Amino acid sequence: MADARQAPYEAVIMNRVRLLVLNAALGPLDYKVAEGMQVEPGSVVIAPLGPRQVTGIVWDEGRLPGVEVDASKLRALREVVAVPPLSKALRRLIEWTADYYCANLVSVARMVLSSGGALGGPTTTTEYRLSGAEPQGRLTAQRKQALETLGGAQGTIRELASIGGVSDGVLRGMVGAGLIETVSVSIDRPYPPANADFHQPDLSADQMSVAKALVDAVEARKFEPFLLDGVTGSGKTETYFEPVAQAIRMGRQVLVLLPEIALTENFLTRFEQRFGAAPVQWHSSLKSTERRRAWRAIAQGSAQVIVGARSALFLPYADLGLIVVDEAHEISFKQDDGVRYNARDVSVMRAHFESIPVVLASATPALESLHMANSGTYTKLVLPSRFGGAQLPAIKLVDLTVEKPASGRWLSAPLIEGLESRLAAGEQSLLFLNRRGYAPLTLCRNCGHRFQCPNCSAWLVEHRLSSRLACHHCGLETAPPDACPECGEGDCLVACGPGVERIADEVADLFPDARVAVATSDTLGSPERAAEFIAQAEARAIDVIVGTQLVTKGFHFPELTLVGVIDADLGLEGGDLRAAERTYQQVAQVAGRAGRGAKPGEVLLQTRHPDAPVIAALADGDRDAFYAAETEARRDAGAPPFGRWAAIIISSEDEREARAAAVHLGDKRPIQDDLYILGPAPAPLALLRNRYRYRFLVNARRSANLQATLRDWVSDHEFPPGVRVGIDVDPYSFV
DNA sequence: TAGGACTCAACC
DNA sequence: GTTGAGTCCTAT
Repeated sequence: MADARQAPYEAVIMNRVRLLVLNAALGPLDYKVAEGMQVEPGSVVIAPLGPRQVTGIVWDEGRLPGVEVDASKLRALREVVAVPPLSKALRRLIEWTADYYCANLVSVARMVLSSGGALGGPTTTTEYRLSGAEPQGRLTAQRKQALETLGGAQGTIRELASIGGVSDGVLRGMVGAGLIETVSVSIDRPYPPANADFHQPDLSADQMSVAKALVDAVEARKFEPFLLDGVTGSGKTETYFEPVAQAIRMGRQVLVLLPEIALTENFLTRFEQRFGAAPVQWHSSLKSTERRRAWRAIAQGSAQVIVGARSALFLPYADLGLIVVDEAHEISFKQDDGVRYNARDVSVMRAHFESIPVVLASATPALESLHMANSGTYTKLVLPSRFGGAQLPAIKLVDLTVEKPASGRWLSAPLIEGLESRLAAGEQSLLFLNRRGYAPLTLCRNCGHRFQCPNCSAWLVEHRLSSRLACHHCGLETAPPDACPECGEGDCLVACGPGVERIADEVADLFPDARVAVATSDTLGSPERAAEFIAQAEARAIDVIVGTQLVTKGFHFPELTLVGVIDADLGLEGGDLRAAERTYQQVAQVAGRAGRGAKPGEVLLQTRHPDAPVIAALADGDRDAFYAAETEARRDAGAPPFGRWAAIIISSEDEREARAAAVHLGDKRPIQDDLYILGPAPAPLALLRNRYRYRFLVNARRSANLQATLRDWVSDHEFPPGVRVGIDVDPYSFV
């Protein structure tokens, strides 16, 4: 059947339809179509359900399971929602995602529509601006300031407050006094257009040849996956902007997926320089009116380039011409709650269904991606050198068993010397430690009591900047107690181990005049604060940045010449199957922050295992050796890309109920030659958010039909109401 | 005997 | 998921 989008004039007569009803427990239900109502597969409709109304999507005939209900029982659809029908490509993507990740079709379809009431809600929003009225009587200083600074600005109260440098209370008072007037604005007002030829970039020969291959692929309008493998600082972004420009010229849409949308200041700036306008942003912290505006512009085709976090992948693009996944190796593309999908892999499938090219860009590609490129499934494009002749930094190991930091300290002598010389030269340094807070464990010096989260099997992490003890798993926060809850001894808390705040303290202690900034999700949580941090760093108002994995991504500080990795071994603990790869990627990425300008960079890697293969490969700068060794390890373990993993998590608030359900499921495990099932065992995080968790790990050969087997196994059994069973295909988190 | 707490099946 | 019907029980 032809997609309605390609044949808009062909009337689709359907008098009976099967709906995907957006209620997780319901799924497919049949309805009749009222006389004169126009629906087609993909139409979003409102249907009566008992005494209620529900939203549903008209699905293709014969593609949803269910028994044929007698025509006399059918009720008529109530109305068709005024949004474009979901395209055939998107419907196939929804089906594929649900099937591959063993997820509920409805949950996947929800990700397309759940955009904060994109379907209904008001079509206008209220903005504010100066009314121009003469102030009556005496003006307060704040009101005077607002009148002087706001000029012709128009926006929400909060936006105006930040422009005017006054509180929103002042502005609300001015609304009451008639000094500020309200304006009703349509939320569907268009986004400023991106101009493909706004600024012609200056590309190297390597960049130009890569760009040409990608531009050609966009023009060809067919599916082609690319791995853009370019070292840190090689100018990947500028290179993939060329196919983006081509898609804009062709009037098609582009999706750029980024791992952390809150930290995309640098990307937005570069985008605006190249295209003369900001892209349309999509992420979870969009306000509901902005979300609705973006959703409609995307569905109706007026949004040209959309930059978003993984959830942007399921939006109903009217005419997608290209997908770019930047930093494609990042594990944050894997969603770990709800539908557990990997946006990197689903991107490739979306490109397949849309018949368009997809670019996975990374300096440290995932082994799976590299394998696909080497086997010819993906087209590999390489940017082997840094842009503008900058050199990759040298990586030196500091053996912590030899260069022991002082007791209660974590900086070794060589690292301290490195910091000292950078401070003397007026250059910047970056210290990397992937641990938020002050210390990962707090205990009582008197009785040894360890502060643990009551809801999770995890320590509470001390955060001194906010004076809180926090659980990083469930979000619980408490004030640190004055006395030990176990033995009652006062003032007895001891911090164990380092976090970034503690490292920052150590630096401040060693170099009292140094300007130290902590960069974590706690301190740079919002786009505004991230932008402020970047501005300060660029203005050289910061000497030493102490940060978590957040700082490994995308930052470009030309004056940064030293990177210190506090504990290169940290990621190797815990037995995660991707531990070595993740360590390699993190260190290589953070090392890539050094020496991006004219001055060469240096990287010091503190480690207790200088001979570990990952560490040695990093020190030698021998990426190929690392990938080769890791490939063999994966082959031996039957791990991806040679085999596949899945996890099944059984959880309940009742420990015995969870265990009983897990044991029962274990008794009925499928026996197959190409499937190995480990468990059930208590999950590494045996208690999470007050739920006890048991886990199976399933390792499958490529020949196994993993998903079908798992679905049959799990759906064969009735679980008590309090028990939740979740399947995680291709898991990244092994907790 | 009215009303609350609870279970359960249907919803097309 | 939500709803209404049905059941059982208790307070008057």
